Amino acid sequence: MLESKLLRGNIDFVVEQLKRRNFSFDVAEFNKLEDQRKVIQVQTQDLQNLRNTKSKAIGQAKASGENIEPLLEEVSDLGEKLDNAKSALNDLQLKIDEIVMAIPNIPHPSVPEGQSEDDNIELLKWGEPKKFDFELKDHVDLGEMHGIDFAVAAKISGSRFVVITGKLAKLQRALTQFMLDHHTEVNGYTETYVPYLVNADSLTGTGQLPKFEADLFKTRLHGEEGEAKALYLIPTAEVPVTNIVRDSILKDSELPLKFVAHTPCFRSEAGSYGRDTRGLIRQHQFEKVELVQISNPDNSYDVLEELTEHAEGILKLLELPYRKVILCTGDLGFSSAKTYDLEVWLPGQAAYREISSCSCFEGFQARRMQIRWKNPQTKESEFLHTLNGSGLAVGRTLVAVIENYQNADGSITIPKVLQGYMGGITKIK
RNA sequence: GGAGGGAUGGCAGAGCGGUUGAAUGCACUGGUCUUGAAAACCAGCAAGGGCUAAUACCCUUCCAGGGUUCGAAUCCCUGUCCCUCCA
Repeated sequence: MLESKLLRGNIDFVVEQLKRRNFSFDVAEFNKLEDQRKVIQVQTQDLQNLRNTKSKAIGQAKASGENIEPLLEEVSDLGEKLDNAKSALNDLQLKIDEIVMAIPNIPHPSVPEGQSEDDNIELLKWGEPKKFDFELKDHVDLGEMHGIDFAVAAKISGSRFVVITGKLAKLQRALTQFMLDHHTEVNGYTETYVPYLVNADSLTGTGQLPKFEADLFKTRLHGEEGEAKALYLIPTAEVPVTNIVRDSILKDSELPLKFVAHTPCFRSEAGSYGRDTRGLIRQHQFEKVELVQISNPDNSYDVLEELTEHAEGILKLLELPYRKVILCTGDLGFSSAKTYDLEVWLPGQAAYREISSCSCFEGFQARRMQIRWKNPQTKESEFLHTLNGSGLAVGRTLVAVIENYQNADGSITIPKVLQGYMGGITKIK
């Protein structure tokens, strides 16, 4: 949600900025609705004022024992007028909200112009992709040798699910543990356990609803009808974690809040038929360790750099080659003002693939969620900035480890930092 | 499964249907006092919105949504969450 001040006072700027990310909306219609809203809101409030004053007068008259009949006469048709005005205002407000909630965030000035992911700009490369002197396998072939089973998962659930058994299952757990330990012990995040089913308000807060419901798994309680009961499986821990502070006013001394959470993530992957059908890259259910920070608005872009480095730190410790990319305006997510993607080298695909996405949302989510702080300078309640990033996507990290650490005999070497989590073994044979 | 009790400002906690947006305490902010601090005393202190050059003023909000009423924190209904008891 953009600032209403901006929408009302500087709509041309908004339109121009949104054009950068290929989003256009009907300014004339919006302005028309806004103008109507003003008029009707003033009318409604005047009527409410009238009712309040009259009612008070009746109260006073009654207290002093006067006849209140004539006064009652005066307000006889007020109720109906007020109801009409209120419902007109309400209809208008719903229409305006619908438009406003569908407007994406404005890109930060430092975000490069572009149409699609092809226009994203590589900022740096770290590590050298390893040369293999034998015929490479991808994680699917290697995984089948060590306990990854897509066929069984298809029987249990369907496509885009997986069953992992044995050492690789443990390796995934080791990766998770390692990431959580590192972020809590070294980077100062607070480990957080959260619900995996969330209500519509939470998803509206972070921006997945109302626009992207098709990307989500929606549940309903057995025998229950109606939207109010619907819960959704989380597409990322960002949703429950950021919503921890929904509707709160934080103290300056509490900031920044730094949460790390490991959760499964559930995505319908509607619209991605045929993409990444092989392997673990694109699943309906996958594990992720998520970093979330709630920051003072003044230094949120420093926080974005820091948070991205925290994610990069995991890749470095795992000695996985990666590159850092800044998303162009056309590829930026709906709620984000600026996003860095980290892409890990996958020898099986001979390509860099996204393993972390780190974003600053500025006040976009905070306004939807009413996340505020008392600014000690202004003494006002002001919106905070929210940020998050994967630290990392565990399923994809497992893929990266399997492929980058493979040996000629099909065995997989355990990265040094994980050996302690794997009972000291150095290889999965 | 059934029966009760509760939800009020940052926190605790009052609140006969009528100047109650809400007593009081704590916390917080400013001031007096003090060499400084504490204590004491005085004052201030909810959020969102409208209108405005800005004050002023106005509207909304006492869990949520409906209802009764000229008027609802207060009465009624539904829901959510918390607590107690019974089977």
